[in-house]
Amino acid sequence: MVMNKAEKIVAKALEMFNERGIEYVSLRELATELGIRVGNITYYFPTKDDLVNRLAQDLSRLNEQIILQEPASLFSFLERFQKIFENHVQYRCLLLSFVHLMHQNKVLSEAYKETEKKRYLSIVTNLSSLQERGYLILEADRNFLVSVFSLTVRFWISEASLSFAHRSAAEQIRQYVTLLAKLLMPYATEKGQAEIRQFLVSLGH
Amino acid sequence: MVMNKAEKIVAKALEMFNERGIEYVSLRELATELGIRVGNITYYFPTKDDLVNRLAQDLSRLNEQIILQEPASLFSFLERFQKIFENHVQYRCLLLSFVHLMHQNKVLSEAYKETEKKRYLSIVTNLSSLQERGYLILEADRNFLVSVFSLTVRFWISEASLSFAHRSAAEQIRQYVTLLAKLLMPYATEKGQAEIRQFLVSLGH
DNA sequence: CACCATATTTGGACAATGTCCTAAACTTAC
DNA sequence: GTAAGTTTAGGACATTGTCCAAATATGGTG
Repeated sequence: MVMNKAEKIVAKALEMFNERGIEYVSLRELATELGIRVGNITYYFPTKDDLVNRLAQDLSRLNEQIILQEPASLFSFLERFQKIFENHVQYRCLLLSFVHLMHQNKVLSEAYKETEKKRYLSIVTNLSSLQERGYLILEADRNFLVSVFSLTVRFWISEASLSFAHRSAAEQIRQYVTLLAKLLMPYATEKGQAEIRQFLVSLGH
Repeated sequence: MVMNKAEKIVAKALEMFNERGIEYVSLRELATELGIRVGNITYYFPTKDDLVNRLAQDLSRLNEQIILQEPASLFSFLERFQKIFENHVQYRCLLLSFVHLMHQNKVLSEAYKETEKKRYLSIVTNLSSLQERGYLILEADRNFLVSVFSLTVRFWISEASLSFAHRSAAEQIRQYVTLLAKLLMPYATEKGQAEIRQFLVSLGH
């Protein structure tokens, strides 16, 4: 695989940031690891935030591909979260520093507002459409469920890094996707419950 | 109110950390605000982490008082979370930097493991006892519910700071306590549902 | 009151960090 | 082969948390 300098910097930065946390990897360490000087990094990415923004953009693009598809069933609705969680693991440094980044990095927080709107709308319309197709019965609980889903999707990996760091990434994903599935159970029709059970089985339950 | 120097430092630090974030308030700014020198702060708190640990200890003590009481009913079980959330707001700087602090500050993360165990056990035993007293029917869902509760209690304020910063603290608390209450609804008996409804009414719903 | 031990405060030093800038080296196109 | 643009090197700068030795203040004892 051919990589230009900027791509090499991005790749190594992601690797080191994931390993030790964005705030705890200095540009000088990153430069040393790459065998270049600091000023060389700042040529491609004038500030550290610019480098982080690039990573965020990459993750955003990955997730957008998943969100854009309309889920055909409750099963595929849940499956999508599994894919999103896999992306989250790949860019976990961003999610673990989420709150800080949002409060400090203007560009990122503006960009995320858009992503957030899309995600929120996507969950709302998906839940509605799943109700119309006889998978769910939601009534007044829709907004409540969207809140729980938003919270979980945003912070599952932070929680996992604190409580289940000893487990593999795959097991962590499995745990929190299971959580989302079980969350829907009380609001599912017979047909919906069957799909949730099917999904849980596909996870190895 | 008489405060010695250490208490004055702690009080002003909490104020500034809550306002702008622990990582974005330098000891020099804190010192200037207090009309003293940096070295004077490090006399009482050798490192910034020591200062943060002190705040964490204070919050921990506040919460412990709440957790120790056995809840008499589902209503008082929910009421306790409201009190905990009020403490969280008072010490929000800690919760907003939660992931970082845990990964970087050894003393704090060790101390939190204990707190965490207590909280987990407290939720588990409380849910069991509520089931025995005919408020809930849990079966295999107990662990699942504990996970959702843990995640929500830990990160509600981070989510709120991102999505509902424009609302008052009271409204934010109300929203996420409501969420916890609604979460229990499908697992509540008639008697339990009545108490949840009563609790929601007490919140102004 | 005078003295001394302890507690507190000062002022500055230190290494590390993100950012910035200028000059040198290298590429590319004509 | 030279000129223009791109990339790299090397170092400067202000800021940060931490540390230290000297100066000052405090409080108890003879």
